[in-house]
Amino acid sequence: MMQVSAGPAAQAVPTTRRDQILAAAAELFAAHGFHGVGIDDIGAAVGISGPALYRHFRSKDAMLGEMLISISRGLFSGGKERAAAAEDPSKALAELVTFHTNFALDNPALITVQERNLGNLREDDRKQVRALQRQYVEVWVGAISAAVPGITEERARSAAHAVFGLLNSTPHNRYVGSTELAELLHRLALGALHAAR
Amino acid sequence: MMQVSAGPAAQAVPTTRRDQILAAAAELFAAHGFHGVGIDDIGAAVGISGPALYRHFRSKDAMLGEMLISISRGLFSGGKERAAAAEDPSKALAELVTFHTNFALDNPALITVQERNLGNLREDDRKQVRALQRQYVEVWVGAISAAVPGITEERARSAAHAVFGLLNSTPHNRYVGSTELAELLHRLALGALHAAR
DNA sequence: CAGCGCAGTTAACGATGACTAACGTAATCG
DNA sequence: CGATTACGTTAGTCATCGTTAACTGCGCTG
Repeated sequence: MMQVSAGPAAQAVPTTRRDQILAAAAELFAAHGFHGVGIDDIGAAVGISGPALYRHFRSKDAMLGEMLISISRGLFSGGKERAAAAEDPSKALAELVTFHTNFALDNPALITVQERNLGNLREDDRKQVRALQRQYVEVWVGAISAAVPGITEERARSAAHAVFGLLNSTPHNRYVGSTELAELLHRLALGALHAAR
Repeated sequence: MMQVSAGPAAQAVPTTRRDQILAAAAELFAAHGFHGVGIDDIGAAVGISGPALYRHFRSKDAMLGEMLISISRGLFSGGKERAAAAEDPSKALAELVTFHTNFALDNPALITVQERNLGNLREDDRKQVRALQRQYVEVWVGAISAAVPGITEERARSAAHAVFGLLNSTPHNRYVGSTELAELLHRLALGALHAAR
């Protein structure tokens, strides 16, 4: 699968070997789950075979760790940045929705892996990822609290998680073209949040 | 262990051994992924150990298969029933939302497994599950098409998937009490669908 | 051009996993 | 009452998996 990334710090088509491996691994993890993929499968996906991966990563766990940490970091920093740059609360929320939607559309495998494989992380990596995710959620909670008047913080947090679920449905949602899908998801997300009270 | 059964027909809290195993397996699969769980783990979770499971299931794959097929069947038949019984389109949609929400709230592990482990199914089981899921989606597509005027069928299908993602976020969404969560999700889902145009 | 290090190879090892075999026991029933 | 059946047990098999070891060639650089 080709990646047509327009994301932050966009790398050209050819990436470093490490990133090439991570991308292939993400695809495989998303399809079969972390334990459903062998080291040889990942190697084969990038044209080298098996143990050669250990020239680039300390272990299979380390691949997943690096993958999830970089996703979480990208989401958090990108989200924070965009929310801060917006001129009013309702625009901040719209920006967040757009940002997250685009990320999910551009990186379906990464989103899938992040959604499903937190539990396969080593303890310390999991802690780090969870911390980043929590910070990202707080960016949303802030934006929601500011944009929809009278909502409690807990409801805002729940609503944020629910909207993540909505937007992360992207990988399994290929019935309309991706620009139309982006527009539809945007509308749905804001409609939902607007209805949160 | 004694069984505190309310009667022969009553499938209340106490279940048959098969179902007990399936419930335990669902919990484990949800937490660690299909391949992350050993046959011994499942056995231990119900107080017997390892190979004894083969008295009840042909294989580990068969457990997952039975699990996913029964979930999909329950969702489809329950959804169809409720949608048909509703007196007008907008009530049908509200019924569907309530039904799905309650299912997700009552069976977080099952929902998680169904969301994540379709790819670990054996080919024939996967076909069956996909067929059931497609039928369930069509129930929603019908309800959405009838309730929100002017929406295309493709958009309705995309919206349905998105709302599933929203409602299925339940397992990771425990910030407010479950009755409040149910109410919030209901509101969010209908708000989203209402905004789908 | 000697030499070093990067990036790859195949072979092996120990652990673990799904599943089978062989066996035991208590209840059911003809 | 004897046999069958249901439901367990432990021990073993065989494949597979993550990882390491030992080795090889290529491209820099001093």
